[in-house]
Amino acid sequence: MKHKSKSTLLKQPVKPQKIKRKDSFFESVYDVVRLIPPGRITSYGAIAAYLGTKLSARMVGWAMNAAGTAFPPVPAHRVVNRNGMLTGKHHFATPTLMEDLLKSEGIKVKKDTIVHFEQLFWDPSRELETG
DNA sequence: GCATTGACGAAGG
DNA sequence: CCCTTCGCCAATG
Repeated sequence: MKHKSKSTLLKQPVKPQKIKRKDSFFESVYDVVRLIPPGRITSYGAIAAYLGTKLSARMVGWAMNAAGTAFPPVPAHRVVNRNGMLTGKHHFATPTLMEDLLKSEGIKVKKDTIVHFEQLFWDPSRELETG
């Protein structure tokens, strides 16, 4: 049971042929995002900081863009910007999907912004803190 | 190969 | 308090 090829086919973040690199950063981002519990949210910067590259928060956003092709699916709707705003909602299937998903998890959204953002904030550096 | 863009964020004016 | 600039790194033109 060592067919291995299957996972390779499923893990292409962006361009299947172009992605021949380690995809370590992208996979790391996906992994962290998948750890976000329902009803909680985090920010691009927090994920970047947890990965040790807090200055690369934009890359987290770019990784999210590629997350649409990742498997298993990444709950990208639980990632917002530092301001708690749903800046990525336009990248979902519908403009209201992100907000709707959040509301379905009990999160209140007002004017494209997370209500009680800091209260619901899920900091990987804190929640996944070792020791 | 350089310029522009981008689901960010911090700092400066 | 609002707007602009810079830094980061990858993709796209």
